[in-house]
Formats: sequence, C-alpha cells, structure tokens
Amino acid sequence: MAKPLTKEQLEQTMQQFVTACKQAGLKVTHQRTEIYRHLLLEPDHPSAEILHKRLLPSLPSISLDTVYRTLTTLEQHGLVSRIQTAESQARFEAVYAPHHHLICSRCKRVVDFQWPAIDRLDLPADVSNWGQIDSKTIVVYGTCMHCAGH
Amino acid sequence: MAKPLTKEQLEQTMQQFVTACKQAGLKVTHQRTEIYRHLLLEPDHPSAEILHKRLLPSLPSISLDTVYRTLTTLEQHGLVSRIQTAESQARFEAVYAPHHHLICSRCKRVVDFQWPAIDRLDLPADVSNWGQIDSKTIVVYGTCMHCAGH
DNA sequence: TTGACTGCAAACGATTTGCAATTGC
DNA sequence: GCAATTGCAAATCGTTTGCAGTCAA
Repeated sequence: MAKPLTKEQLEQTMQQFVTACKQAGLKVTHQRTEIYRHLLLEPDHPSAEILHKRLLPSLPSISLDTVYRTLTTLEQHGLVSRIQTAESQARFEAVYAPHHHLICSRCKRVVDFQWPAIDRLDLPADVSNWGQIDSKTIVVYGTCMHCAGH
Repeated sequence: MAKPLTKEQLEQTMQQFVTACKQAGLKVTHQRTEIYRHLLLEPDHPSAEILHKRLLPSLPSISLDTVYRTLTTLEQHGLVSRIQTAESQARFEAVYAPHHHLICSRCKRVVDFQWPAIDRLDLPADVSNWGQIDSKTIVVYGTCMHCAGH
C-alpha cells in the first residue's frame, strides 16, 4: 500500500521537479527543493508545521511561513496537492499517480492506496450534467490496525 | 442529484433527531433543533458562519460560538458530519443516506450525488490489512456548469 | 543587476474556551 | 434545583501578509 521511493526514483523525480519549476518560471531555491524532497522522502501527508520541523535540522533558518508560502505556490502549479481531511490543519503531498486515501479517525494518519477498478469506472450519468470533472478521489474513514489494538 | 425534503419527511426526521438527542443524553434546546432543522432545510453544506446568518432571523440572539459548539457536539454523536474540503472553513451536513460529493473548484459549492454501484463494491483486498473501515466517500473535483459559463 | 523569494513580525480569520447567567428535565 | 447549555468576551490556533534584506538567473 505504501510505496517508498528508491534512490534512483527520488533523484529522477527531483530532476523532474526542477524542470517543472523552470518551466513554470519559478526559481529553484534551496528551500523549495528541500521542501519537495522531504515530501517525497516521507510521503505521510505532513502538515506544514510537521514539515517545517523536519526541515529544521538541514535548514536551520527556514521559517514556517516560507513552508506555507512554498506549499501554496507549488499547489498552484500542480506540483503539490493539499488534501481534504476533516482536521483543522491542512496536509500536503507531492503530486504523482492517481491514488486514494485511508484516514484513521483516531490517530488521523493518512495512508495511500490504489484502486484501479474505480479509476476506470465512469461516474453516474447524471453527474455529467453538473459540469466538467477534473479528479475523483475515494476517502475512506476507519480505524487503523495500530489504533484498533493489535 | 439534489433532494429537497417534503414537509412530512422533514417532520419525521426532526422527530428522529429529538429521539436521538434524548437517547444520547443531550438536552433538546431550541438552538439545537433550529440548527438541525436548517441543515435539513437547506442541505447545501453550509459553514458555521453561513448557518449562523440563516438562523439569526428566527433566533436573533443565537451566537456563532453556539453554532460551532452545537455542530461539534452533534458531530460527536454522529448526527451531523463535517465534510472534507480543501477550504479554510469547515462545512457541515445532517447525516443521512450514503452519498458522495461534487465540489466545484471555482465557486466551492458542494453538491451531493448517489453512486450505488460504488457503495456495493468491495475495497481492494490489501485495504483490509489496514484496519476497520467505517465509511467510504468519493470526492469529485471539477468545475460546475454554472461556473463553466453556460 | 533585478525581480522573485525569504525571514521576520505583525495581522488575520476560523474556531475554541472560561465564566456567569440561563434553561431543560 | 441542578447539571447541561448558552452568550459573551477573550484567547488560541493555523495561516497569510507587508516589508526590507537576500539570492537565483
């Protein structure tokens, strides 16, 4: 279900990120690459605050508002997505292959899963009257094994 | 896609609400019934603030914090649900039949739709290793007809 | 060099809280 | 009458913003 990137995949994705930034007219700053790299390294949908804490050891001077600003900028350029939870803090992830979310109601941890069968399935007919569809994501709520006890 | 309640359905649902409150040991206050009634009357997933504005004509003294507190209380008792959007303000709805959400990226309006085919479908096998599933909801992002232009 | 980006501090908006008065049971 | 609930005001939390200095191109 989870998918840690290999060293090569990480390098390659970082290269693509740099290219995408340049194409978008965004400057490739140390802060931006580090933020993106950490999103890839620990793809557990961290909040801006958590991400900031993770960045401090390698970038002691980075400020929380830069993290916020960068995530917002990258989101606007489709490189990062802000995910929908019922919590107060927003959570972020690097954009990649279509996937869905399992959210534990207790620990609030978000885990990705794939469900190709759904991705292929067409929405009900009457939805097409509503408008133009961009994405569909399944959000599953429950209690994870860890929280359930054993 | 949308489903306004008939007068009888509204009455009946309100009765069930009162019963559920009593069963949960919650006092049936005027504020609580009005909040719940308005969620049923205009099932457009209002934010606490919008709901508060709607309540003011009939309950001029109701405060915004009571609306927040009540929604949180009712949510804890499973009578209301807080829905997941990528916005800063939370949105709420009365709990009822399983349904899914269409969210317009421009106007942020949330519309319900049914998709029984999905409700029946089992999740991928490996998800069962994750834990106990409570609910699954599809969140569809796109641009509604109204915003798209014609 | 120069405009985009950053860090700082202060502002902001959404939501929560402590407390005294009020109300349902 | 008593505990739960409310309204008020103030506090809190997450996030955004103005500004002056800094850095990638």
